[in-house]
Amino acid sequence: MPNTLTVSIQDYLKNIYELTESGESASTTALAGKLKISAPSVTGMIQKLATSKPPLVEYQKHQGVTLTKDGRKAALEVIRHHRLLEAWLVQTLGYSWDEVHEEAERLEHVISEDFERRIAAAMGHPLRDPHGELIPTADLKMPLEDSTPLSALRPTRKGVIQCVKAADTELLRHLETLGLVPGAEIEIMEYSQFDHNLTVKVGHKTTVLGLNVTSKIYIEES
Amino acid sequence: MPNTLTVSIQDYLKNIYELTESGESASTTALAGKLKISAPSVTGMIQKLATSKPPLVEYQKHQGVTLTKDGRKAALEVIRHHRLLEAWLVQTLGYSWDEVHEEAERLEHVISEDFERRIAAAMGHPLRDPHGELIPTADLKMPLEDSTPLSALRPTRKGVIQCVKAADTELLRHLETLGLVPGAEIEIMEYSQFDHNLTVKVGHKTTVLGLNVTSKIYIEES
DNA sequence: CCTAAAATTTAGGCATACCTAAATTTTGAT
DNA sequence: ATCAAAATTTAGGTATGCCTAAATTTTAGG
Repeated sequence: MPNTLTVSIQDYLKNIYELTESGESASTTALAGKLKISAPSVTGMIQKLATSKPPLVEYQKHQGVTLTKDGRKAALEVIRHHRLLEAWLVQTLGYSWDEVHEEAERLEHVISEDFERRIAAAMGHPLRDPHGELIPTADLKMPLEDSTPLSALRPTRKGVIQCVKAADTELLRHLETLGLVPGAEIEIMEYSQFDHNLTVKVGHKTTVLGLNVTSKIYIEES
Repeated sequence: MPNTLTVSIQDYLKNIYELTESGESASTTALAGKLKISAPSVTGMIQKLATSKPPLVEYQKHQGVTLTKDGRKAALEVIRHHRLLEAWLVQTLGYSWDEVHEEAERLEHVISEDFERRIAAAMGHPLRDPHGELIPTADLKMPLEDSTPLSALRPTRKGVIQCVKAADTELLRHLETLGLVPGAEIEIMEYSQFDHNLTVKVGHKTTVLGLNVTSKIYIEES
């Protein structure tokens, strides 16, 4: 086990985790898309990860990969770094939630465990990052997320936004102007079965949201 | 000009700057020593830096290198990052001055200009890092250092420690216990012409320091 | 001034992590 | 069930940045 994984490997593991977690299969093509590299490059790397000591992924030709226990630990370490950093950048340097992703993306690979501990302690060991996403614990377990995608809710349900799973700056800025941020109370007013649009009320604003948006907003029902 | 220099190149430029600044010549061997890589590797890289567009170093076979204007800018950018980071780690995360170097060494290569601006502003645009070393300005000029190496002073001279040019954890911890930190008032009590030891008084402590130490402590005379 | 030691460069290699083109395997539509 | 399209892998190549061994140049002591 290379005690210190390369930046590339960390990125692969993180992205495999994210794909797997969201229910998709971590296929060569999907990974290539997320990582913005060619499919053959991905094949090469996952072959390497599958045969490393210890193996970080389980891999059978043409069937995508899953993380081994070691691979998952490594992925959660990177994700913990990323989310703690996002929280830290927002809380101490006044970054807004749409600006933090890129910076955290680079820092996550180079901070020490000491740095991780210090920022976690300084923030009082936060459970979620600025987008409401759960932060893996110090012992690298991912807490259970009990919220529901907004897209799964129907009129008259109410709840509180727990989390917005998006990195796109434009979308995040847009959602913020609509008040669609973690902690906001939301009520589903209308549903269109044709385009899956939802009409929702936040504060005294009413907005129509498409599936692309509602599938990224997670609600704790009340 | 690769608008974004690799980590390796940034390290070369920074180390060339430091060697040149301290009066030594940036020879292949000296660089290899500082960077902890082999001499042939250094030769290869400086040839590359000398022929890049624009050239980052000036180089003539067997005669070491000097930085071009572009190379110096790039070096000062890295050094500004490093020193701002050291200050920030100490001020906001409670790092001690002997712990910050390694962390800053990795972070300096990945922070954005936005991050740089934010931490500089958050600290009120500090002039010096925790070791008292001058921080290059935002427009990448190095301020003039007017202090004198302690090793150049003789008995009865007094002054204030401006800066300690050392990265070694052990030494820094030792100096801290002796009160030999930036801002401390110091008086030279005795000089030994045989071993160049200086006996100095800080507070009510009196200490004998060898040339290895006195050459690293810089004093503003009073 | 001459030669041995030190410094430096050249030559040839290796690992990482990407790429494109071509071959192969899988999948899905009819 | 078949076959074309899609997905994936194989083959072969590139750039970076390091290495060791050997050749060359510089330097300093006698």
